[in-house]
Amino acid sequence: MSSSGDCRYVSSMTNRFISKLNGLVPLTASDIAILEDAAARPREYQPRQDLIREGDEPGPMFVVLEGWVCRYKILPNGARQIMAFLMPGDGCDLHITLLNEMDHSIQAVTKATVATISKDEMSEMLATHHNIARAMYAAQLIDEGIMRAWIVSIGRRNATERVAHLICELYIRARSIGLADEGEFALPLSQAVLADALGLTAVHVNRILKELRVAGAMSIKRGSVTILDPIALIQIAGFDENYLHRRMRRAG
Amino acid sequence: MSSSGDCRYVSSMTNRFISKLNGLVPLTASDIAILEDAAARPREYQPRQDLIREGDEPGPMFVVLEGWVCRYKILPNGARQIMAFLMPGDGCDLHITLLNEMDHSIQAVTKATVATISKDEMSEMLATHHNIARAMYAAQLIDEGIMRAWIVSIGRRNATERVAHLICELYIRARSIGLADEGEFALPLSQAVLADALGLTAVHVNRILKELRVAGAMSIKRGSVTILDPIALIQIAGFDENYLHRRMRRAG
DNA sequence: CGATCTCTTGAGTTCCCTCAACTTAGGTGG
DNA sequence: CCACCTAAGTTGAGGGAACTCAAGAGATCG
Repeated sequence: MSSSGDCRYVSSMTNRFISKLNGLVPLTASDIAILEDAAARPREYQPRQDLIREGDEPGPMFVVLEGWVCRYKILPNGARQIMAFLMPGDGCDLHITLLNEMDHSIQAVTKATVATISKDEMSEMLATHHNIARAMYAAQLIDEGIMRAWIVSIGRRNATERVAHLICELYIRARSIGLADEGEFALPLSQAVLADALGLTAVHVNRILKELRVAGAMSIKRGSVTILDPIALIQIAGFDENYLHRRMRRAG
Repeated sequence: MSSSGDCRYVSSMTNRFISKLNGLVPLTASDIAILEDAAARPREYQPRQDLIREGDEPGPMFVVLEGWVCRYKILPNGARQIMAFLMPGDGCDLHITLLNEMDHSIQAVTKATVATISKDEMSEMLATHHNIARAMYAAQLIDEGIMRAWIVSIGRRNATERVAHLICELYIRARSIGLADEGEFALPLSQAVLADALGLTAVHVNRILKELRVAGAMSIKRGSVTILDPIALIQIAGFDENYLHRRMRRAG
């Protein structure tokens, strides 16, 4: 199907996904080979392009290789709420094909490269490669933890705390996949997108960002966040470093 | 281990769990037998008693047989946010033992009967009984859908819509496990608990409930909800019936 | 039958929203 | 390269939804 050149290309593009899984559960060469094979043939999406829409029949599992993607839902009144950000290496629900239809949409936030893993390949991998299965289940548990943290943030934190908390989360996630320098990382999200994720308005997000900048905690310019005072930011956010479960339990 | 009397008792208590799974994916007699066996030895919890606390090492999977249970988290400032309600038949995260420690607590809201399934029993069942695995994965996907719906509600609905939406969700869930009559069901949650789930204060929940009562949409008394005008309530909530995925996709 | 929890209602405050205008940045074509 | 266009960011003024504080009524239980 693909030349050896293609294979190397695919291999390099799937690195983030594989290395993320490998960080959760050590993978063998055979695991990595089957993963590289499964997540081949990536596709490009433009900003604001939907990967799949609410109401659609779920297809293959998505794996983000490059760029940012989000899950979102539009309410009858036109308001939008983003429920999750997917960064390079992140995948969507494992068993999604069990459901009849999508209850939300998934959209590229930036230009994004996304691979797909067919249902059959998934079943095969989960059944025969236990390390892959364990790693994917661990990744899914982490994603669920993030969702719960978002509920807590939106429900009980004020706007300042909420912004700070999201930035902390995204910084940790970016760093764990090698996309953050010390105290700085690329955040290609407009204030409107941040607002849709935080349950705020873009205007208010703008004011909060100014407040955090003036307070010397962090600043955003040109799609890049600089964390000026990590201690202060963590303090404002009430951020619990451990919630992203960066240390997995030993296999047993 | 247990007498036949015990077995029958257990069997009746696990009915809701098994019948819920059976509603998602048809189970064989053998599936049902192994489930009854695995979810034996239930334990009683008192209201406000924790099943497990944030920071604890995850143990076996919990399955609620009777009563209401919630996931929650307490913030540094003392505020509490409930992230999920578990009703009879609901279970906790399948692969939770992959994680090092709990990132939230789980607590009985009412007096509750809860069974546990050990890690080994779970692995065994998931590996050898594909119907059970499919049903449990479907249940988990539904729970994730509910979490996403909560993010949307808390993020983008006002208090009235939020209360109405939660009541719609809980009514559908109660009805699907046979715990709701036509337009009426038991809701053993104080206004403070509702507030903690909705990201509101108890005082405001009280005002909203009055508003909904006066509007003739629904009324709560003595732990029981009466839906007076379902159409109006659904309309206020902007409720999408399909989000609970009550129709699973056919096995393929 | 007092103690305690839950519910209810009022008054005042605050956080965030809405609306609106203006500035800045980035992209495109003449 | 400038002129234009559009999207994104910034700031102000005013309003409203939800919060806080407080006090009292009602229910539940030992």
